[in-house]
Amino acid sequence: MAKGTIAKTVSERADLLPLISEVFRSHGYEGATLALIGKATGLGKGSLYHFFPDGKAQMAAEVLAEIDHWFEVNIFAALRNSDDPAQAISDMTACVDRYFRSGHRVCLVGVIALGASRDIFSSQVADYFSRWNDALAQTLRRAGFSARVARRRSADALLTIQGALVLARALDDTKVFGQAMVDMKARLLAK
Amino acid sequence: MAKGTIAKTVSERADLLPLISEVFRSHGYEGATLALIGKATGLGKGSLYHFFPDGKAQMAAEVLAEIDHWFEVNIFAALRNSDDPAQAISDMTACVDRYFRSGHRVCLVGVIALGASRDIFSSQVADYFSRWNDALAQTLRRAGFSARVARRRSADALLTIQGALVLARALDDTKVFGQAMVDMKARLLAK
DNA sequence: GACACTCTGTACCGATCGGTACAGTCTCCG
DNA sequence: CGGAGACTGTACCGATCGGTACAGAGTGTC
Repeated sequence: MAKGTIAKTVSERADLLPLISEVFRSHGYEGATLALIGKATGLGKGSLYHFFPDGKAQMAAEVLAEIDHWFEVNIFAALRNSDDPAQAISDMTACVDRYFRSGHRVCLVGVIALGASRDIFSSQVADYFSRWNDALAQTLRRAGFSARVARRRSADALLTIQGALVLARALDDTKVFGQAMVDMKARLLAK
Repeated sequence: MAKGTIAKTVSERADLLPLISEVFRSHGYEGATLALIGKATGLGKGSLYHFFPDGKAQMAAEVLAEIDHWFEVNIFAALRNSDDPAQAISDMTACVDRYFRSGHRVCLVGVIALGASRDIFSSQVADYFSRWNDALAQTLRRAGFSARVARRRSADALLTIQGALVLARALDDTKVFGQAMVDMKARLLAK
């Protein structure tokens, strides 16, 4: 370290991931530079590479894993375990709306899926969506729908969330997202 | 030019845009490097900057303008002029399916909307979606729906297309896109 | 107090970034 | 046939990219 500098307080790896996550979210994988990540975390490259020896790719992989874990705990599990399908779906909708801050925040998994970096993270991306899809379809089956209808409706819900995020950002109008969430919930349990 | 090299046949600006478009589509704005664009077009920087003196930003702006124009001519106009709403919507669906190659191809406007480059192109992005939204809502009004319902359904259709592209790519399953187009068409004219 | 180890910023690396300069070759028009 | 101007590749430019090396400072643990 250069003379006269003072070592900062020790950073917690767990505190880093959410900060790094936001950089990937708003700049994409290729647009998220180490300089940007350094600025967001307040850490130099030395510290960053101390925590993530494999660099940017490792950071992205761990951010994706953390997001996956958050959804597993807060959404997928509730979907699988609930014995009240209508309530579970209502809870999921509210949770998703909160997570994406009513459309102000973008889905990192979706962003990666659209970009060239999908090739690197394809299994993580596919896994996230298919586990969500399975859990939601399972809930719909419990609500009495056929396997076929359940899977069609759950895929429709997932794609509605992703599309609503794109359109809300494109039109700079978060009302689009809110309306889409209302419509989605209604469609999931219709008839 | 270096000695011994042979000047290529003159390139047409119009032939360039589709090639450049594909580079932006699959790498995003920040990921699309001049080297990639040069490789895709077979042109050196000299030629590229001859056609687009303002560089990468101009290329992206012109690609967006061309896409906008294509949709204007092939989709929006048909929506506005048709006197058979059901046929117009059916045509739109088929046209969209063809354009996005059943989900194999991604929407550049959507990709830009999600990325950091949205700030540069926000007006072009918003304009594209809101003109589509207006044209589709107009068709629905002609089909007898209230202004309120028409606008809600048209936004739903736009977001369904975008979401279906994201999910199809994430799951690497284009059946998701096809099913979404079927559902979208049915929802647009339901009841 | 001395050693081991973690965490830190920074100087530096080769490669590549977007962009400029320019000389050479083409085509067209007189 | 001779210049004008469009079009071309390439050598460069400074800046920044992701990544490495490393020495200094902090925090233990004997």
